Amino acid sequence: MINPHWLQSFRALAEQGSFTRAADALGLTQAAVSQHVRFLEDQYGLLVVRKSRPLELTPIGQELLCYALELSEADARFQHRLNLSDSLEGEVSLITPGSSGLLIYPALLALQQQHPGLVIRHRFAPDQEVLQAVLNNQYELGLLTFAPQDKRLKAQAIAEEPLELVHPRGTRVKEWQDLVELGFIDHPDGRAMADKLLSRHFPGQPGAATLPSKGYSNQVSLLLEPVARGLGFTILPRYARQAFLRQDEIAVCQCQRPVVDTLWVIHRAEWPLPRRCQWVLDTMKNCLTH
Amino acid sequence: MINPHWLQSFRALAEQGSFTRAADALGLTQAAVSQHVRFLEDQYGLLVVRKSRPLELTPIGQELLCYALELSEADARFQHRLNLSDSLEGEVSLITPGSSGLLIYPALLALQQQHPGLVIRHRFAPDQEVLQAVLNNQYELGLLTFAPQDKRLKAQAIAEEPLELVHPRGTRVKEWQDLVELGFIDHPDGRAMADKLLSRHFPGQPGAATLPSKGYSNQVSLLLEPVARGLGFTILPRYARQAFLRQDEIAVCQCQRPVVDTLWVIHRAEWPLPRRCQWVLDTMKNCLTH
DNA sequence: GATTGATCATAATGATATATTATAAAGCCT
DNA sequence: AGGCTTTATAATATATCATTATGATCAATC
Repeated sequence: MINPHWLQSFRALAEQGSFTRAADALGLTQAAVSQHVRFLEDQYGLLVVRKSRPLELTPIGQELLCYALELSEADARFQHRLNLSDSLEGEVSLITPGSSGLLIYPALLALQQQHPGLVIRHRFAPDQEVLQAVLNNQYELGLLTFAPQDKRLKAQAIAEEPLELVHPRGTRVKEWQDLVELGFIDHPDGRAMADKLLSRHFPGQPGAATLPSKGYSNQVSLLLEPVARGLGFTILPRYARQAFLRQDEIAVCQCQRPVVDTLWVIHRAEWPLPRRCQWVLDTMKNCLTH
Repeated sequence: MINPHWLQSFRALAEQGSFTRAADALGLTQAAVSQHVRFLEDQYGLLVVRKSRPLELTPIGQELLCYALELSEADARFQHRLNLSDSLEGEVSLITPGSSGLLIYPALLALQQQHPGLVIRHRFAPDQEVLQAVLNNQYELGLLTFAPQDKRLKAQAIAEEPLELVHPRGTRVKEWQDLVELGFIDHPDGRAMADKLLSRHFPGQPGAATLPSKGYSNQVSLLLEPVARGLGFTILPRYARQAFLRQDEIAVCQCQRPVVDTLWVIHRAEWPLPRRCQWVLDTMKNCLTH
């Protein structure tokens, strides 16, 4: 790669049309500019015709100038991207489980409306995928229902989501047998949530894995549809249940001690978050705790 | 602009995934690479996560790598253009008077057919415009009917073109009065050529400026049309006259001593011609002298 | 056609930046 | 914990760069 000092001197020379003025413009001595240009000419051949005034570039000189301009454009682009990463403008990428995702979704939209320069890329995915995506740098922020062990991740609890057993209105879920008869409407994090809640309520019974499956969806918003139609029960966070429209067709099992999942925001620990990410994180925190 | 040594080290680091191997790849010591990356990090913040192996780039590190790649692309383009200017591929620009232009035109086309990579940009224009265009770097090569004075131009004679007085078949041009009655069909270099030839043949008479004009065209190939139709006489190089189809409708005044214009190739003197230009020039020379 | 003023080139020197060696620290594996 | 590999740091030698001083060239002017 060409010595940037020399190139800068050459550019100034081309722009100012004189060694002396180029030197002044750069805060160098004329001798320095003269040397720089000579070094370049040693390598590429004659660049500048000195006889004519204002100075004239040879064809090779023009190519070199063109190259120099390309470089400073690339430079400007880089600088711009740097500034972006330190401003509230630009993209924030976020990956969350469906349930809590639904909860914060309106808040994020409001945020975007307030700051037109801000773009939020939001993907819904089960816990394991959230974990991987953040580790692989595909998403900057992630929401998890458990605290990750990985040292490369920084996690902070930002909310609690009570788990609920939802069954069709009119059915009863007192005994383990009731659940077996109803059947389980599964979702990506379904078995994990079921294990957590059911082990508390039906201590002696086998795990959720033994429950017959009556359906599956990775769209949380669609999950209560089969429940409302009496096809089975499911277990999901309260936030997800509250988002369902026809509350009168479902029922929530009133448990004695609530089972609460903690929600964690995660991001890569090794480098500081871009300012706009930190800001979105803070906003989410506020939104979920109040 | 970013120090290119540091950037190069960073690029090697990103590619090799290790300080030691990056250093080996660059022929430096590991300490040097370590320093370089630290300098960059002093300026831009953390670039590389050292804990994980292979090494991982932070988001800023990725931006920087992207920038580094842009630079080396620009570099490659520049190198390519340099090589082009020293090869037979690429564009040769040529500006010539109409008459001699017609003469060499077929030769140039043949040249292009032989070398598909060669592109010839050829413009027809009167002497003064040729001069200016070459001086302004708009064309690399020019043909002139006189030797230019300008020191910025290098000129070499490559051919002679005899001037001819062409009049309609059946008319006679013995006396000055005959010319006045016929009238002059003018063209961009017409008056200059007329002065040259007529001052030889009609020494006592006033200059060509006093001849009545009967037409004008800057298309040399069209110039003899009005002459053939008896509208007047003209003065042009023999090459141009020979290209006319209906020779039986025109007549050439048989002069005792031929007036010969010398044709000069010109190009900027201050820098060496690109190789392909030199080659086209040599070809033209051959074509015009044989 | 010498003289003056302006511009650019060159050489020598001092200042700055860079690469290397040597060594310490950290991380990883058994 | 000990040995191995990898990275960081400090000190020193080297290379690069900018400056000053001076010489050369060219054009304008008297």
